[in-house]
Amino acid sequence: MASRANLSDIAKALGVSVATVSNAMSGKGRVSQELGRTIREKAKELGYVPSLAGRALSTGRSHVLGLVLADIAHPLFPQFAQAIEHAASEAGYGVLIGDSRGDVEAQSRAINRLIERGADGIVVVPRHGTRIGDIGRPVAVIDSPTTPGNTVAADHWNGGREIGRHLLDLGHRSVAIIGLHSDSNVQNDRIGGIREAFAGRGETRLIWIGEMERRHGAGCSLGLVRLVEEGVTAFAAVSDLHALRAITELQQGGISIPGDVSVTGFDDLVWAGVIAPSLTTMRMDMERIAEIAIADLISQIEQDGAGAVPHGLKASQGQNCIPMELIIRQSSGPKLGLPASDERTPGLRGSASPTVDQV
Amino acid sequence: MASRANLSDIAKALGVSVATVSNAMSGKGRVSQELGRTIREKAKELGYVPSLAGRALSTGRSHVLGLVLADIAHPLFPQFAQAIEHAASEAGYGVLIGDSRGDVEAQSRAINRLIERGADGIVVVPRHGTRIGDIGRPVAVIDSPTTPGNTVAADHWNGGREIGRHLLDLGHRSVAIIGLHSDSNVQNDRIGGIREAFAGRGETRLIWIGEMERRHGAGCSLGLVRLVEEGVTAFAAVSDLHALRAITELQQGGISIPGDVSVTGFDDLVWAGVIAPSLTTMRMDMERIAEIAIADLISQIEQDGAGAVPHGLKASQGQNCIPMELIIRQSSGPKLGLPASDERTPGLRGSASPTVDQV
DNA sequence: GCATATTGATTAAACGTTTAATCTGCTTCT
DNA sequence: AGAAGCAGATTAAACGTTTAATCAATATGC
Repeated sequence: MASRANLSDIAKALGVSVATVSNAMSGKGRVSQELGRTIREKAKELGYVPSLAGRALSTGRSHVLGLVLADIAHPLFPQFAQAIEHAASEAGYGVLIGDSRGDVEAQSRAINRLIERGADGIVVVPRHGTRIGDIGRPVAVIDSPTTPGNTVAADHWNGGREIGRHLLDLGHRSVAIIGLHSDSNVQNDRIGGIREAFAGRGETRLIWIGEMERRHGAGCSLGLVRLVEEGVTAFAAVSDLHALRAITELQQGGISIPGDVSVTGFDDLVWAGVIAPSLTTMRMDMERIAEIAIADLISQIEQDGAGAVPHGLKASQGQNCIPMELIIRQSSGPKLGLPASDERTPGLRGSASPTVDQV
Repeated sequence: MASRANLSDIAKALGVSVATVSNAMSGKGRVSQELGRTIREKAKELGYVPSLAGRALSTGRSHVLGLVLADIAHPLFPQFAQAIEHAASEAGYGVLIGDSRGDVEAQSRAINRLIERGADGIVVVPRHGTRIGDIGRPVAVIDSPTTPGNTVAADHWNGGREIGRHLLDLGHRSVAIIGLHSDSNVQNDRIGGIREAFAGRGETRLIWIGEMERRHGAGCSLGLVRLVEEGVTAFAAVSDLHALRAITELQQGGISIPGDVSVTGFDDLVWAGVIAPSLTTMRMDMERIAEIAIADLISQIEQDGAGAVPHGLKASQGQNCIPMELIIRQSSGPKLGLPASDERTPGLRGSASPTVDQV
């Protein structure tokens, strides 16, 4: 097996020209049924695998996409990477990863590296507070639906609203929302949704972990026990990561979950189902998000040159806001002292069709 | 800006041949200092970026490596990906990701896809219980030092021993080790190390989560409170994931950590530092592991063809076992009822130089 | 002063694919 | 029967790089 068979090997073996073989394989030119079959058989026999490099050089398309996450170390990265890789692979594309190590300015460097490597397009999940400028090549941005230039994203706002409704449903009237950075579009959407649900029905207060840590050091106590004493009965974190922090801090403080207070998260990270109590959370439909992002990217790539569509206007406008799914587990329960199914907020149930894990 | 400048653009602009430009850029052939500088200046001026496709076609090297993790959704994946990407990028390589969705058989399919995509070599973190056969191209396997064919890995065994010593140091004499699958080399190494440390100094018992879940369903209680009643004072999980499960289950059961019992993990996952209590754990030196894996891979790639080194025997034999680092946080403390610094196991301290997080 | 290295450059082929343009027989129409 | 059309193939150029082989001119050795 001297390296790999190529088109000309097949051509030589059959006494035809390379062009004919190429046409037969791609089904593009004019080749007789008969000869076409013969060629494809021979190709399989010789174990022919097209050279991506040759094709790339000839067509100017590498059939490789770049994936840039602001911070590759983010616990959500695996889900993203898996979904994107799958969608891209289905479409015949490979996925090259780029890392910016959380650094704002390194983000664009990472993007550039990928472009220099020949990526036909880039999927970006930008760092909070940054925007992606024109990089001269197709981009799909996954941030939040309210972000200008966003391609596709989960409906974080509605997700927040469903979490809010879920807690209201359980009788909670005072919730503390836990966020990290106030410049994250995603977090602000989620928070906005929760607040909208609570508007006129209960009170919300807001905790920014980032700010607290700047004052009291990383890993500091969030003072949640104190909040419980002040009457807060539910904590809605904008990420499972913060929900986890809340749960452990509360448990350590002797507060029972969901007996005394409820805690909810966002994202359904891998461990959400196995902690005690397992975490009620809101899950993005990564598969669909990835599919749409990739589809958009590919349509941009293929139009490119011919269509001359201005990069600002996206093809698949409108269907870019993907519903989230409420996953009810053990960490959320009826407000303390509430009769089993009483005082529920009427008319709110039913908008979501939540998944309930068996325990 | 009509697409991108290439070698012949530069050549034309300067009235020299493409070959000379190529030589000047790569510093390989014979070019005068003078002309070399001129060419490089012109290249910069025109914003020249070499075409990887052209180069790949000519040299037969894509300068792309594949990264295959058994399960891309594993929480350790971000760390791996980040480290590998960094090391590869430093060496001038891009990283293509492949996913096998945890499926055993899909693992080899993923590897093949990457090879067909032209990856010059593959980094594999195999699924527990699988081995990587000869795939006809350079591979670096990151599993455990005791795995045959392994290229580089953390010293899981010694890591286990240090965890064991740490717990012994704190006065614990009865530890429950928590693992997931009994066919994981990594886990078995870690467990072996812990047991070695405890041999003759205390008793260990073993819990396989995988087995329990097969019997009682996913997310079931591990019955840890019961073990505490039986006299276990410390839990050593072989992954932070399981440590987290243990901590929350114990906390929910009203057991104080580290007051009543200690809990330790492995891997230092992102959230290990921010839960309450923060988690004492053992960290791999991903940077070094990645560096060595990449270096090994590249040396294989470059020897290939010339050296004709049998793929089984690795170049960098010996230095492939990277020490782990003990990170002492809040979740481990002296055994209940033990005077502050008494009854410590003598002669054990000092073998490790642990990092202690400030709180 | 003539053969020989050495330096600095050029030429040309090669990598594997795609694709527009061309060529050769055949069929079909008038 | 001659022109036109068409199916089925081939030719040849192009993509951008690398690299072995070659060549001209200058420096070195005796």
